[in-house]
Amino acid sequence: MDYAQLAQLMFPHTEHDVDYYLNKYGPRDLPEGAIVTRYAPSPTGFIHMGALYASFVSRTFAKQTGGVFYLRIEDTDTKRTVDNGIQLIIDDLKKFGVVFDEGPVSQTEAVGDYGPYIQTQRKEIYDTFVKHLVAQGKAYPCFCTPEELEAIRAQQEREKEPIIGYWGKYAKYRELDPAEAARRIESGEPYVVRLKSFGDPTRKETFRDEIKGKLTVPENCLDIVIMKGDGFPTYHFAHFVDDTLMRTTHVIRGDEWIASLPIHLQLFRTFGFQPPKYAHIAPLMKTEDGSTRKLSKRKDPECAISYYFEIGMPTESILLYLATICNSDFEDWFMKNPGAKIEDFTFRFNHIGKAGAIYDLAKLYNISKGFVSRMKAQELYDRSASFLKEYDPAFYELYSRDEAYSVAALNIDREKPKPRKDIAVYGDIKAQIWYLYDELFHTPWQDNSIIDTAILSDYFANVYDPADDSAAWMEKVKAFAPKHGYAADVKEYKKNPDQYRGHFGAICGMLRYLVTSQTNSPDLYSILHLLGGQRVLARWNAYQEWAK
RNA sequence: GGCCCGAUGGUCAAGCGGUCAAGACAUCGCCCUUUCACGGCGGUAACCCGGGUUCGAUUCCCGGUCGGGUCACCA
Repeated sequence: MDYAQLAQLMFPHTEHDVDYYLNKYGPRDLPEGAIVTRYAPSPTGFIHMGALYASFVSRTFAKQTGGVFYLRIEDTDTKRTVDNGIQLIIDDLKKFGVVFDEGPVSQTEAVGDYGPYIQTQRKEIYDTFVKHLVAQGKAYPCFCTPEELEAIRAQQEREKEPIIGYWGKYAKYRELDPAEAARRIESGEPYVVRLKSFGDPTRKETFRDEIKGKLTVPENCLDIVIMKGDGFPTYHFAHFVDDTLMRTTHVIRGDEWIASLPIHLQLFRTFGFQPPKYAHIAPLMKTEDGSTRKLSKRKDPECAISYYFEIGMPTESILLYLATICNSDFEDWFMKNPGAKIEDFTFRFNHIGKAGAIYDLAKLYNISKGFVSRMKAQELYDRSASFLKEYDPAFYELYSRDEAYSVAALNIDREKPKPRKDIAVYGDIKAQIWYLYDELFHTPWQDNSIIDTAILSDYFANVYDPADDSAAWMEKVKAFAPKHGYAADVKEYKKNPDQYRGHFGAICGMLRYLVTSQTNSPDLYSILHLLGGQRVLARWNAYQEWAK
């Protein structure tokens, strides 16, 4: 029995050979310099920030070069598969405008000519490639039990072997006679398939990473598992096969993969294929008690993108922040072109930071405030309404009862050259405008020293006219102020502070406190106007009752 | 522990042998202003350490320190 016969015994069902697939999935017809890349998650249904970041970067580079961005589902570890996981990932990413040119579009459907895009549906392809290797004696079945593997490791550690793992003289099934291997397989003994490594770890090879630049790594000498006991390929092998056949030009992934780069390079070399370009992204970090660590989906709630749905963060804000982390010159460009589309900025690999950036929520909020401030009131209303409907139904009732009123509330100090920037997330809205809803405004005052009842009594009896426009209202307040010892003019007051109890702003403060129970608010006139004379007077009466 | 990567103000970061070492967030002060916010102006604040190379190193090289990653039939 020779290797070819062994391969045939192991994979009797494959219909085609490697060349067949290479021809079937030929080179893509794309413009010069077009980047083909992918997002390749396990179908856990869960997306964390790091993954969103990587997919954002991938899509951005593909799109700005006229290339292709596709989705591939890496479900070879069946333990990680969640029901409906694919759908959840697609739907969540879509909310961020991350959409795919190819790949699954739902749990059961897909588009594109380079599929299937779900790894468990590609088994025959992997079989074909493994078979090819076995037939050439470049891969072999290994019958080691987990206990044996553990024993090897223990021995290596005892002997201070610099390289731990299944290699060289420790690779006990590497030279097993094909006939013996065949016998054990036929008798039903479980096995994995390992690559017969020809690497020499004392030799280093340098490699150019698109982000990290020059990387020096030792050759791989481990006989790594390429096909697991369940017949599915390992990540390494699936990456090699899929990215070859799907004609990926750039593999953009987390830099935790750098350590396995020697394996991947070796796989391509074994087949004589040109490896794709690699761009390894540093992880998002978090500081905690003075030390830094990778943002963790277990420890850090802000790591899960679902967190942002729950607080009502616009997805654009997150994208803007990720763009800022990705290429820091993006921020300068965006400040010069506020409201511009992210796609209009040209990102560069060599501007991506090599070290992991600390994920800064304060910065994210700042960016989000800027984004929300540029929104039209109606748009803010529409978007926040669907958020509130789900996360704050009680407030949503009031909010949606009179849409025009709520939009007007949101429009105070909005849609002007220098809009307010006090809303970062839709969850902030209630705290900003609650006092405009009578149902929420039950004698909320806490401090009876702010309002001078005599002054406001005079004001409401003799000055206040709900029909006044903004300028007239202001003029009347100013004219009224001196009657009670307040300056009608701020500069005048500052010149002679001793001659006044304060300036007319204090009277505005009283009115503000009356109608909002707060000492600060957006434009007072707008609030009074929106409330209307009747409700303002009602609050005045309620206040007097309360202050008794 | 072996191997790999990284290191500029509190944070994100420009820089790519000669700069008074940009900018943004945060912070502080002032101005504008009916309050707040916005905006404007200004302040505090940084090249991890030690050796080289060089007329000259934040920048290039070598050590060290610190930080991160990785050593699975998980991806």
